[in-house]
Amino acid sequence: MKNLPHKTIERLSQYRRALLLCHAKGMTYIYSHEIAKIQHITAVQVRRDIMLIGYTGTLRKGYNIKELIDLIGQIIDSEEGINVCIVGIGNLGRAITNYFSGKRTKLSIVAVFDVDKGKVGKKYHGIECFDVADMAKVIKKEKIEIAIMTVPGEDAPMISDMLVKAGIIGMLNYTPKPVNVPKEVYLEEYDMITSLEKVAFFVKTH
Amino acid sequence: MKNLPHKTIERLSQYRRALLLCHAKGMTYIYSHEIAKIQHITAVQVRRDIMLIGYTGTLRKGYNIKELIDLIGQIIDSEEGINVCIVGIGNLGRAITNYFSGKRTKLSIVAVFDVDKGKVGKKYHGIECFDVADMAKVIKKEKIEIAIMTVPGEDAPMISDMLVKAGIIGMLNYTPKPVNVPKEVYLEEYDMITSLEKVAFFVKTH
DNA sequence: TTAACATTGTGAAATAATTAACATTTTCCT
DNA sequence: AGGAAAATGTTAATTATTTCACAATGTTAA
Repeated sequence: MKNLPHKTIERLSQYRRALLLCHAKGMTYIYSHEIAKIQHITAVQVRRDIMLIGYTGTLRKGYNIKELIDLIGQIIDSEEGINVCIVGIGNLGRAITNYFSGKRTKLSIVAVFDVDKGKVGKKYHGIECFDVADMAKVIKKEKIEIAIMTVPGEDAPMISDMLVKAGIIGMLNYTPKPVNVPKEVYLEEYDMITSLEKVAFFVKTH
Repeated sequence: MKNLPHKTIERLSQYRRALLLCHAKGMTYIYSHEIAKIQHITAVQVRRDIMLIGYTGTLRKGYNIKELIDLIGQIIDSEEGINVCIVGIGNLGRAITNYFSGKRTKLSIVAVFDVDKGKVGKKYHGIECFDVADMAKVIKKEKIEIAIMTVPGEDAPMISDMLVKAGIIGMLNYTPKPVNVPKEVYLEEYDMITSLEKVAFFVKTH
Protein backbone atom coordinates (compact mmCIF):
# COMPACT_ATOMS: atom_id res chain seq x y z
CA MET A 1 0.00 0.00 0.00
CA LYS A 2 3.07 2.19 -0.31
CA ASN A 3 2.48 3.66 -3.68
CA LEU A 4 -0.63 5.66 -3.12
CA PRO A 5 -0.51 8.98 -4.94
CA HIS A 6 -0.01 12.03 -2.76
CA LYS A 7 -3.28 13.47 -3.87
CA THR A 8 -5.12 10.31 -2.93
CA ILE A 9 -3.68 10.45 0.58
CA GLU A 10 -4.90 13.99 0.98
CA ARG A 11 -8.35 13.07 -0.18
CA LEU A 12 -8.53 9.99 2.02
CA SER A 13 -7.89 12.18 5.03
CA GLN A 14 -10.73 14.40 3.92
CA TYR A 15 -13.07 11.54 3.14
CA ARG A 16 -12.49 10.18 6.59
CA ARG A 17 -13.46 13.41 8.23
CA ALA A 18 -16.59 13.68 6.12
CA LEU A 19 -17.42 10.05 6.84
CA LEU A 20 -17.01 10.54 10.57
CA LEU A 21 -19.64 13.25 10.41
CA CYS A 22 -21.97 10.98 8.44
CA HIS A 23 -21.35 8.18 10.90
CA ALA A 24 -22.17 10.48 13.79
CA LYS A 25 -25.44 11.32 12.08
CA GLY A 26 -26.33 7.64 12.07
CA MET A 27 -25.80 6.94 8.38
CA THR A 28 -24.45 3.49 7.58
CA TYR A 29 -23.93 3.53 3.81
CA ILE A 30 -22.87 6.23 1.40
CA TYR A 31 -22.59 6.45 -2.39
CA SER A 32 -19.50 7.66 -4.19
CA HIS A 33 -21.46 10.56 -5.60
CA GLU A 34 -22.49 11.66 -2.14
CA ILE A 35 -18.89 11.75 -0.96
CA ALA A 36 -18.04 13.55 -4.18
CA LYS A 37 -20.69 16.16 -3.52
CA ILE A 38 -19.36 16.87 -0.05
CA GLN A 39 -15.80 17.22 -1.31
CA HIS A 40 -16.86 18.88 -4.56
CA ILE A 41 -14.92 16.51 -6.69
CA THR A 42 -16.16 13.85 -9.11
CA ALA A 43 -17.63 10.51 -8.13
CA VAL A 44 -15.16 8.71 -10.36
CA GLN A 45 -12.31 10.14 -8.41
CA VAL A 46 -13.82 8.97 -5.16
CA ARG A 47 -14.32 5.48 -6.53
CA ARG A 48 -10.83 5.35 -7.88
CA ASP A 49 -9.29 6.44 -4.60
CA ILE A 50 -11.30 3.81 -2.79
CA MET A 51 -10.32 1.25 -5.36
CA LEU A 52 -6.67 2.10 -4.78
CA ILE A 53 -6.89 1.23 -1.12
CA GLY A 54 -8.52 -2.05 -2.02
CA TYR A 55 -11.94 -1.50 -0.54
CA THR A 56 -14.99 -2.54 -2.42
CA GLY A 57 -18.47 -1.25 -1.85
CA THR A 58 -21.79 -2.88 -2.38
CA LEU A 59 -23.50 -2.42 -5.68
CA ARG A 60 -26.54 -0.19 -5.32
CA LYS A 61 -25.90 0.35 -1.62
CA GLY A 62 -22.59 2.15 -1.81
CA TYR A 63 -19.85 2.00 0.79
CA ASN A 64 -20.18 0.92 4.38
CA ILE A 65 -19.21 4.04 6.26
CA LYS A 66 -17.82 2.39 9.35
CA GLU A 67 -15.72 -0.07 7.39
CA LEU A 68 -14.36 2.64 5.16
CA ILE A 69 -13.44 4.85 8.10
CA ASP A 70 -11.58 1.98 9.70
CA LEU A 71 -9.77 1.06 6.54
CA ILE A 72 -8.66 4.62 5.88
CA GLY A 73 -7.41 4.66 9.46
CA GLN A 74 -5.39 1.52 8.83
CA ILE A 75 -3.85 3.11 5.78
CA ILE A 76 -2.99 6.57 6.93
CA ASP A 77 -2.56 6.25 10.68
CA SER A 78 0.37 4.78 12.51
CA GLU A 79 -0.76 2.08 14.83
CA GLU A 80 1.17 3.39 17.80
CA GLY A 81 0.35 7.03 17.19
CA ILE A 82 2.76 9.82 16.41
CA ASN A 83 3.83 12.69 18.62
CA VAL A 84 3.95 16.16 17.19
CA CYS A 85 5.31 19.48 18.38
CA ILE A 86 4.68 23.05 17.38
CA VAL A 87 7.52 25.52 17.25
CA GLY A 88 6.40 29.11 17.68
CA ILE A 89 3.25 29.63 19.64
CA GLY A 90 2.03 32.84 18.06
CA ASN A 91 -1.41 33.19 16.53
CA LEU A 92 -0.86 30.50 13.95
CA GLY A 93 0.59 28.05 16.42
CA ARG A 94 -2.36 28.60 18.71
CA ALA A 95 -4.81 28.18 15.87
CA ILE A 96 -3.37 24.75 15.20
CA THR A 97 -3.36 23.59 18.82
CA ASN A 98 -6.95 24.78 18.83
CA TYR A 99 -7.92 22.58 15.91
CA PHE A 100 -6.45 19.58 17.64
CA SER A 101 -7.62 20.08 21.18
CA GLY A 102 -10.38 17.72 22.05
CA LYS A 103 -9.97 15.59 18.95
CA ARG A 104 -8.33 12.36 19.90
CA THR A 105 -6.55 10.97 16.91
CA LYS A 106 -3.40 9.06 16.28
CA LEU A 107 -1.60 12.35 16.12
CA SER A 108 -0.95 14.10 19.42
CA ILE A 109 0.56 17.48 19.93
CA VAL A 110 2.65 16.88 23.01
CA ALA A 111 4.82 19.98 23.22
CA VAL A 112 5.06 23.53 21.99
CA PHE A 113 8.23 25.61 21.87
CA ASP A 114 8.91 29.31 21.82
CA VAL A 115 11.81 31.68 22.31
CA ASP A 116 9.72 34.08 24.36
CA LYS A 117 10.56 33.43 28.01
CA GLY A 118 7.19 34.89 28.93
CA LYS A 119 5.53 31.95 27.17
CA VAL A 120 7.82 29.21 28.41
CA GLY A 121 6.22 27.26 31.22
CA LYS A 122 2.69 28.34 30.30
CA LYS A 123 0.20 25.88 28.90
CA TYR A 124 -1.64 26.24 25.59
CA HIS A 125 -4.74 24.09 25.33
CA GLY A 126 -3.21 21.93 27.99
CA ILE A 127 0.13 21.58 26.22
CA GLU A 128 3.24 22.84 27.94
CA CYS A 129 5.44 25.42 26.28
CA PHE A 130 9.17 24.77 26.45
CA ASP A 131 12.15 26.94 25.65
CA VAL A 132 13.42 26.49 22.10
CA ALA A 133 16.84 25.95 23.65
CA ASP A 134 15.58 22.72 25.22
CA MET A 135 14.13 21.43 21.97
CA ALA A 136 16.51 18.53 21.38
CA LYS A 137 16.06 17.27 24.90
CA VAL A 138 12.26 17.45 24.90
CA ILE A 139 11.94 15.96 21.42
CA LYS A 140 13.96 12.95 22.47
CA LYS A 141 12.24 12.56 25.81
CA GLU A 142 8.74 12.81 24.34
CA LYS A 143 9.58 10.78 21.23
CA ILE A 144 8.39 13.55 18.94
CA GLU A 145 8.67 12.69 15.25
CA ILE A 146 6.90 15.54 13.48
CA ALA A 147 7.31 19.28 13.92
CA ILE A 148 5.11 22.12 12.76
CA MET A 149 6.97 25.37 12.26
CA THR A 150 4.99 28.51 12.91
CA VAL A 151 7.83 30.87 13.67
CA PRO A 152 8.64 34.13 11.86
CA GLY A 153 10.15 33.49 8.44
CA GLU A 154 13.60 34.76 9.35
CA ASP A 155 13.93 32.16 12.11
CA ALA A 156 12.80 29.25 9.97
CA PRO A 157 16.17 28.06 8.63
CA MET A 158 17.78 27.98 12.05
CA ILE A 159 14.83 26.29 13.74
CA SER A 160 14.62 23.81 10.90
CA ASP A 161 18.27 22.85 11.39
CA MET A 162 17.74 22.44 15.10
CA LEU A 163 14.73 20.21 14.49
CA VAL A 164 16.62 18.04 12.06
CA LYS A 165 19.52 17.68 14.49
CA ALA A 166 17.06 16.77 17.21
CA GLY A 167 15.94 13.85 15.07
CA ILE A 168 12.62 14.98 13.66
CA ILE A 169 11.57 12.96 10.59
CA GLY A 170 8.63 14.97 9.30
CA MET A 171 8.18 18.71 9.09
CA LEU A 172 5.37 21.03 8.17
CA ASN A 173 6.68 24.49 7.39
CA TYR A 174 4.11 27.26 7.64
CA THR A 175 6.59 30.08 7.40
CA PRO A 176 6.94 31.97 4.14
CA LYS A 177 10.57 30.89 3.96
CA PRO A 178 11.50 27.61 2.30
CA VAL A 179 13.89 25.47 4.32
CA ASN A 180 16.38 22.79 3.40
CA VAL A 181 16.25 19.44 5.07
CA PRO A 182 18.10 16.20 4.34
CA LYS A 183 16.17 13.86 2.11
CA GLU A 184 15.37 11.46 4.96
CA VAL A 185 13.15 14.14 6.44
CA TYR A 186 9.73 14.46 4.84
CA LEU A 187 8.98 18.11 4.33
CA GLU A 188 5.72 19.78 3.44
CA GLU A 189 5.60 23.52 2.96
CA TYR A 190 2.63 25.78 2.76
CA ASP A 191 2.63 29.47 2.35
CA MET A 192 -0.51 31.53 2.80
CA ILE A 193 0.71 34.51 0.87
CA THR A 194 1.35 32.37 -2.17
CA SER A 195 -2.12 30.92 -1.95
CA LEU A 196 -3.68 34.31 -1.77
CA GLU A 197 -1.65 35.56 -4.70
CA LYS A 198 -2.72 32.51 -6.63
CA VAL A 199 -6.38 33.19 -5.94
CA ALA A 200 -5.85 36.78 -7.00
CA PHE A 201 -4.28 35.66 -10.26
CA PHE A 202 -7.03 33.26 -11.19
CA VAL A 203 -9.71 35.72 -10.19
CA LYS A 204 -8.13 38.17 -12.58
CA THR A 205 -8.09 35.72 -15.47
CA HIS A 206 -11.68 34.60 -14.82
CA MET B 1 -0.43 34.83 -20.59
CA LYS B 2 -3.62 33.13 -19.48
CA ASN B 3 -2.54 29.55 -19.65
CA LEU B 4 0.13 29.39 -17.05
CA PRO B 5 0.00 26.18 -15.03
CA HIS B 6 -1.29 26.53 -11.49
CA LYS B 7 1.96 25.28 -10.10
CA THR B 8 3.92 27.82 -12.06
CA ILE B 9 1.83 30.63 -10.62
CA GLU B 10 2.52 29.39 -7.11
CA ARG B 11 6.21 29.24 -7.77
CA LEU B 12 6.32 32.67 -9.40
CA SER B 13 4.85 34.12 -6.24
CA GLN B 14 7.60 32.42 -4.26
CA TYR B 15 10.35 33.40 -6.65
CA ARG B 16 9.26 36.98 -6.33
CA ARG B 17 9.53 36.91 -2.59
CA ALA B 18 12.95 35.36 -2.71
CA LEU B 19 14.03 37.85 -5.36
CA LEU B 20 12.85 40.78 -3.30
CA LEU B 21 15.12 39.63 -0.50
CA CYS B 22 18.03 39.32 -2.93
CA HIS B 23 17.28 42.74 -4.34
CA ALA B 24 17.25 44.19 -0.83
CA LYS B 25 20.69 42.69 -0.28
CA GLY B 26 21.98 44.59 -3.28
CA MET B 27 22.26 41.69 -5.70
CA THR B 28 21.49 42.54 -9.32
CA TYR B 29 21.73 39.21 -11.14
CA ILE B 30 20.86 35.67 -10.15
CA TYR B 31 21.29 32.24 -11.75
CA SER B 32 18.50 29.74 -12.15
CA HIS B 33 20.33 27.31 -9.92
CA GLU B 34 20.56 29.89 -7.16
CA ILE B 35 16.81 30.45 -7.23
CA ALA B 36 16.40 26.70 -7.32
CA LYS B 37 18.56 26.29 -4.25
CA ILE B 38 16.50 28.77 -2.28
CA GLN B 39 13.25 27.10 -3.27
CA HIS B 40 14.74 23.63 -3.14
CA ILE B 41 13.52 22.69 -6.55
CA THR B 42 15.50 22.07 -9.74
CA ALA B 43 17.11 24.72 -11.88
CA VAL B 44 15.32 23.35 -14.93
CA GLN B 45 12.00 24.04 -13.35
CA VAL B 46 12.99 27.59 -12.57
CA ARG B 47 14.14 28.16 -16.13
CA ARG B 48 11.00 26.62 -17.53
CA ASP B 49 8.76 28.80 -15.37
CA ILE B 50 10.66 31.86 -16.42
CA MET B 51 10.50 30.79 -20.02
CA LEU B 52 6.72 30.46 -19.72
CA ILE B 53 6.35 34.08 -18.74
CA GLY B 54 8.48 35.10 -21.66
CA TYR B 55 11.43 36.50 -19.84
CA THR B 56 14.90 35.78 -21.04
CA GLY B 57 18.02 36.05 -18.98
CA THR B 58 21.55 36.77 -19.97
CA LEU B 59 23.77 33.87 -20.77
CA ARG B 60 26.44 33.42 -18.12
CA LYS B 61 25.06 36.31 -16.06
CA GLY B 62 21.67 34.86 -15.20
CA TYR B 63 18.49 36.84 -14.67
CA ASN B 64 18.24 40.51 -13.85
CA ILE B 65 16.57 40.49 -10.47
CA LYS B 66 14.81 43.81 -10.74
CA GLU B 67 13.42 43.08 -14.20
CA LEU B 68 12.23 39.66 -13.14
CA ILE B 69 10.50 41.01 -10.04
CA ASP B 70 8.71 43.59 -12.15
CA LEU B 71 7.67 41.08 -14.77
CA ILE B 72 6.31 38.64 -12.22
CA GLY B 73 4.38 41.56 -10.77
CA GLN B 74 2.91 42.33 -14.17
CA ILE B 75 1.82 38.74 -14.52
CA ILE B 76 0.36 37.94 -11.15
CA ASP B 77 -0.76 41.28 -9.78
CA SER B 78 -3.80 43.22 -10.79
CA GLU B 79 -2.84 46.67 -11.85
CA GLU B 80 -5.45 48.39 -9.72
CA GLY B 81 -4.94 46.16 -6.70
CA ILE B 82 -7.48 43.86 -5.12
CA ASN B 83 -9.27 44.26 -1.82
CA VAL B 84 -9.51 41.30 0.49
CA CYS B 85 -11.46 40.56 3.65
CA ILE B 86 -11.05 38.02 6.41
CA VAL B 87 -14.08 36.39 7.91
CA GLY B 88 -13.48 35.14 11.42
CA ILE B 89 -10.84 36.96 13.41
CA GLY B 90 -9.74 34.14 15.71
CA ASN B 91 -6.14 33.05 15.97
CA LEU B 92 -5.86 32.06 12.35
CA GLY B 93 -7.47 35.23 11.08
CA ARG B 94 -5.12 37.29 13.20
CA ALA B 95 -2.12 35.30 12.01
CA ILE B 96 -3.00 36.24 8.44
CA THR B 97 -3.57 39.94 9.12
CA ASN B 98 -0.22 39.76 10.85
CA TYR B 99 1.56 38.43 7.81
CA PHE B 100 0.14 41.22 5.72
CA SER B 101 0.55 44.16 8.02
CA GLY B 102 3.34 46.38 6.92
CA LYS B 103 3.77 44.73 3.55
CA ARG B 104 2.32 46.91 0.90
CA THR B 105 1.37 44.82 -2.05
CA LYS B 106 -1.35 44.84 -4.62
CA LEU B 107 -3.48 42.88 -2.19
CA SER B 108 -4.94 44.81 0.70
CA ILE B 109 -6.91 43.42 3.58
CA VAL B 110 -9.47 46.16 4.05
CA ALA B 111 -11.99 44.56 6.41
CA VAL B 112 -12.37 41.75 8.88
CA PHE B 113 -15.69 40.25 9.98
CA ASP B 114 -16.77 38.32 13.03
CA VAL B 115 -19.98 37.28 14.73
CA ASP B 116 -18.61 38.13 18.16
CA LYS B 117 -20.07 41.51 19.11
CA GLY B 118 -17.12 41.95 21.47
CA LYS B 119 -14.83 42.06 18.47
CA VAL B 120 -16.99 44.22 16.19
CA GLY B 121 -15.75 47.79 16.12
CA LYS B 122 -12.26 46.88 17.30
CA LYS B 123 -9.26 47.14 15.04
CA TYR B 124 -6.87 44.34 14.19
CA HIS B 125 -3.56 45.51 12.82
CA GLY B 126 -5.33 48.67 11.86
CA ILE B 127 -8.18 46.93 10.10
CA GLU B 128 -11.69 47.45 11.36
CA CYS B 129 -13.80 44.49 12.40
CA PHE B 130 -17.40 44.53 11.19
CA ASP B 131 -20.40 42.43 12.12
CA VAL B 132 -20.88 39.45 9.83
CA ALA B 133 -24.45 40.65 9.40
CA ASP B 134 -23.15 43.71 7.57
CA MET B 135 -20.95 41.69 5.26
CA ALA B 136 -22.81 42.32 2.01
CA LYS B 137 -22.92 46.04 2.61
CA VAL B 138 -19.26 46.40 3.54
CA ILE B 139 -18.09 44.14 0.71
CA LYS B 140 -19.88 46.30 -1.82
CA LYS B 141 -18.83 49.56 -0.29
CA GLU B 142 -15.17 48.57 -0.06
CA LYS B 143 -15.14 46.78 -3.41
CA ILE B 144 -13.86 43.58 -1.83
CA GLU B 145 -13.31 40.77 -4.33
CA ILE B 146 -11.57 38.05 -2.33
CA ALA B 147 -12.51 36.56 1.03
CA ILE B 148 -10.45 34.44 3.37
CA MET B 149 -12.56 32.20 5.59
CA THR B 150 -11.11 31.47 9.00
CA VAL B 151 -14.31 30.64 10.83
CA PRO B 152 -15.11 27.39 12.65
CA GLY B 153 -15.84 24.57 10.22
CA GLU B 154 -19.50 24.34 11.05
CA ASP B 155 -20.08 27.95 10.02
CA ALA B 156 -18.22 27.65 6.74
CA PRO B 157 -21.10 26.69 4.43
CA MET B 158 -23.34 29.50 5.62
CA ILE B 159 -20.59 32.12 5.53
CA SER B 160 -19.56 30.90 2.10
CA ASP B 161 -23.08 31.37 0.78
CA MET B 162 -23.26 34.84 2.23
CA LEU B 163 -19.94 35.73 0.63
CA VAL B 164 -21.04 34.48 -2.75
CA LYS B 165 -24.29 36.41 -2.52
CA ALA B 166 -22.32 39.49 -1.54
CA GLY B 167 -20.48 39.20 -4.85
CA ILE B 168 -17.10 37.83 -3.87
CA ILE B 169 -15.25 36.29 -6.83
CA GLY B 170 -12.40 34.51 -5.10
CA MET B 171 -12.35 32.57 -1.87
CA LEU B 172 -9.70 30.97 0.26
CA ASN B 173 -11.21 28.44 2.63
CA TYR B 174 -9.07 27.62 5.64
CA THR B 175 -11.77 25.75 7.50
CA PRO B 176 -11.68 21.95 7.55
CA LYS B 177 -15.04 21.91 5.83
CA PRO B 178 -15.25 21.98 2.03
CA VAL B 179 -17.72 24.49 0.65
CA ASN B 180 -19.66 24.70 -2.58
CA VAL B 181 -19.47 27.79 -4.68
CA PRO B 182 -20.75 28.53 -8.19
CA LYS B 183 -18.17 27.97 -10.85
CA GLU B 184 -17.68 31.69 -11.46
CA VAL B 185 -16.12 31.94 -8.04
CA TYR B 186 -12.53 30.79 -7.83
CA LEU B 187 -12.11 28.66 -4.75
CA GLU B 188 -8.95 27.45 -3.06
CA GLU B 189 -9.19 25.23 -0.03
CA TYR B 190 -6.50 24.30 2.41
CA ASP B 191 -6.85 22.13 5.41
CA MET B 192 -4.12 21.89 8.01
CA ILE B 193 -5.28 18.63 9.46
CA THR B 194 -5.07 16.95 6.08
CA SER B 195 -1.56 18.28 5.61
CA LEU B 196 -0.47 16.95 8.93
CA GLU B 197 -2.02 13.56 8.27
CA LYS B 198 -0.25 13.50 4.96
CA VAL B 199 3.10 14.19 6.58
CA ALA B 200 2.37 11.46 9.11
CA PHE B 201 1.62 9.01 6.32
CA PHE B 202 4.75 9.70 4.33
CA VAL B 203 6.88 9.68 7.44
CA LYS B 204 5.54 6.23 8.17
CA THR B 205 6.35 4.93 4.70
CA HIS B 206 9.85 6.48 4.72
C1' DT C 1 -40.00 -12.80 -15.00
C1' DT C 2 -38.06 -9.43 -17.29
C1' DA C 3 -36.79 -4.83 -18.57
C1' DA C 4 -35.08 -0.50 -16.96
C1' DC C 5 -32.18 1.58 -13.89
C1' DA C 6 -28.57 2.83 -10.68
C1' DT C 7 -24.35 1.93 -9.04
C1' DT C 8 -19.60 0.07 -8.61
C1' DG C 9 -14.99 -1.07 -10.61
C1' DT C 10 -11.57 -0.39 -13.93
C1' DG C 11 -8.80 -0.24 -18.42
C1' DA C 12 -7.69 3.23 -21.46
C1' DA C 13 -7.40 8.01 -22.91
C1' DA C 14 -6.53 12.61 -21.84
C1' DT C 15 -4.43 16.21 -19.34
C1' DA C 16 -1.01 18.32 -16.25
C1' DA C 17 3.47 18.66 -14.38
C1' DT C 18 8.21 17.41 -14.10
C1' DT C 19 12.54 15.98 -15.74
C1' DA C 20 15.98 14.76 -19.22
C1' DA C 21 18.67 15.92 -22.98
C1' DC C 22 20.94 18.85 -25.55
C1' DA C 23 21.81 22.84 -28.83
C1' DT C 24 23.39 27.40 -28.29
C1' DT C 25 25.99 31.14 -26.70
C1' DT C 26 29.07 33.80 -23.91
C1' DT C 27 33.02 34.01 -21.09
C1' DC C 28 37.33 32.62 -19.56
C1' DC C 29 41.74 30.58 -19.86
C1' DT C 30 45.86 29.24 -22.20
C1' DA D 1 42.76 32.22 -31.67
C1' DG D 2 40.69 28.21 -30.00
C1' DG D 3 38.99 25.05 -26.67
C1' DA D 4 36.73 24.24 -22.23
C1' DA D 5 33.32 25.58 -19.09
C1' DA D 6 29.07 27.47 -17.57
C1' DA D 7 24.88 29.20 -18.41
C1' DT D 8 20.27 29.68 -20.75
C1' DG D 9 16.24 28.10 -23.64
C1' DT D 10 13.53 24.51 -25.39
C1' DT D 11 11.92 20.13 -27.38
C1' DA D 12 10.91 15.70 -26.17
C1' DA D 13 10.24 12.04 -22.81
C1' DT D 14 8.52 10.69 -18.58
C1' DT D 15 5.65 10.55 -14.71
C1' DA D 16 1.52 11.78 -12.13
C1' DT D 17 -3.25 12.70 -12.01
C1' DT D 18 -7.78 13.04 -13.73
C1' DT D 19 -11.43 11.85 -16.64
C1' DC D 20 -13.89 8.97 -19.96
C1' DA D 21 -16.34 5.12 -21.23
C1' DC D 22 -18.33 1.12 -20.37
C1' DA D 23 -18.80 -3.77 -18.53
C1' DA D 24 -20.79 -6.02 -14.69
C1' DT D 25 -24.33 -6.64 -11.58
C1' DG D 26 -27.76 -6.13 -8.03
C1' DT D 27 -32.47 -3.75 -7.36
C1' DT D 28 -36.84 -2.16 -8.45
C1' DA D 29 -41.04 -1.97 -10.81
C1' DA D 30 -44.23 -3.51 -14.17
